[in-house]
Amino acid sequence: MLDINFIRENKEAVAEAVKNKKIDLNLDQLLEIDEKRRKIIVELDKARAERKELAKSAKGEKPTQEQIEEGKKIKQEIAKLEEELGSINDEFEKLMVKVPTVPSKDAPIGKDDSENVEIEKHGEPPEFDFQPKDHMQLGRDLDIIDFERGVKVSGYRGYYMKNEGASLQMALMMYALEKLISKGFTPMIPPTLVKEFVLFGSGYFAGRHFDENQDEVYKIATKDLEADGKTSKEEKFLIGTAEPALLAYHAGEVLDKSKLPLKICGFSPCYRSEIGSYGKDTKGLYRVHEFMKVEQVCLCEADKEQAEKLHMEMLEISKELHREIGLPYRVLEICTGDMGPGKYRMFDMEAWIPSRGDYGETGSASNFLDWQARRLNVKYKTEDDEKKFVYMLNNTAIPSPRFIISILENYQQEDGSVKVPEVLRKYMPGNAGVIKKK
RNA sequence: GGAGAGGUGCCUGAGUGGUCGAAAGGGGCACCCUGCUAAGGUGUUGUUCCGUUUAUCGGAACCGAGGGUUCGAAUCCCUCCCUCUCCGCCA
Repeated sequence: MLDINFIRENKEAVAEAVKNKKIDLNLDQLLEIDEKRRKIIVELDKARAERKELAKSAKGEKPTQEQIEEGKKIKQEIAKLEEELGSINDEFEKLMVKVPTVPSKDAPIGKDDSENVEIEKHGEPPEFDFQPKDHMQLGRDLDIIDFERGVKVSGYRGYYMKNEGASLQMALMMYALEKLISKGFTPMIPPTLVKEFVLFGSGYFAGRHFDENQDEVYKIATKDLEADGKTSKEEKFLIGTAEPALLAYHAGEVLDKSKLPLKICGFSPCYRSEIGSYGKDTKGLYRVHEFMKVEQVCLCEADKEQAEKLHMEMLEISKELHREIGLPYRVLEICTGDMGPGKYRMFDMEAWIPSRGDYGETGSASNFLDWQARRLNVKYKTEDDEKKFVYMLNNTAIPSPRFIISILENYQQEDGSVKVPEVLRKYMPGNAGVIKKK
């Protein structure tokens, strides 16, 4: 969400963002509706002032017949105007939530992911002098991932982690969490079952409300919802990442400037319905309905320079995690056409996955400026007592499945065993350095 | 799950149909007085939107959220959300 005044005053820049981000939005229509909206507000305020005046003149005594008649007339007019305003506000809102953040001048302009720019590459993909296995084979052979029973119990894309697989997953989470704590992040384990506004706030819904065509999100229905055919309880949703729950932590609050920037790292299970990706990455751990993740999030003052610095700082942490674990990686700068509407600038991390012969996404670092803070209404007070929306940023630290894929495949040995990256060993039972066949 | 109580400004808390954006106290801020500290006095103290302006003024909305009744609602009615107490159930 942007400020309508900003949109009015920076029409060209916003129009260009709409174009470069390929957003289906008619800006002129929005501005027209805005004008109508303001006209109605003026009329409505006037009518309400009249009502107030009349009510005041009646004071303690019984109102006269004329006053009642007059009041009824005003009442009707207010009702009419309120209805008009209501429907125009709906239209206004529908368009407003589509207005994108104007991307950074540094963000490459491009139509889709084919125009993302590789800006950094680190580490060499391993050369195997034997026939390497993919992570599914390794998982089965070492008895650390069970896909068949996962599907039996959970359905398509279900899986079990077991033995060192389970330990490795927890080790990754602990390692990421400790790393971030050492960098000054506050650890949190947020709720994963959240209200609608939480996901809207992060930008998950195109509108203010969940729409049935949503690709990613699980909606939770309770028994109460179906009683009498009317909704009696608020619906809940499962988060796809800790980000929305971490950002909504301060929703509706005015923060103390001295507390900024706020750096938070969250551990959470993540749920993704992946409805839009049937038939894509159907094998293995690459695309699953649930996994665990440690996420980084920052809230800072409305200052682009500071936000940019935090963005780079978080990206640097991601690189460090990849380097320390020993995964060859590359960093992509995401182009305007592949960037979400709310984003100012965005980078993807990708780790080398031998069985794909390619890099696969392991994280995403985004700067939203105040786009999310406006939706969540998170502000801070400046020195001169001015209230401003904070800037919000987020970045993955470690998602469990894709790191596990990359570790298993990159660290496999000729004898079928897998070495455990040095930094993870202290979190493995018995400091296990190798995962062997039982 | 059953029974009850309640959600008001930065905080405590009054307000059950009109004079209430809201008493009172506390806190904060400004000034005054008082020869330290302390105490006292006066004033001030929310958010959002719209218009005007460019920094002033005017108007509207907001007393958990949404809807309703009324000429008029913080106050009455309905639904929901949340908090607290007791009982039950589960861990």
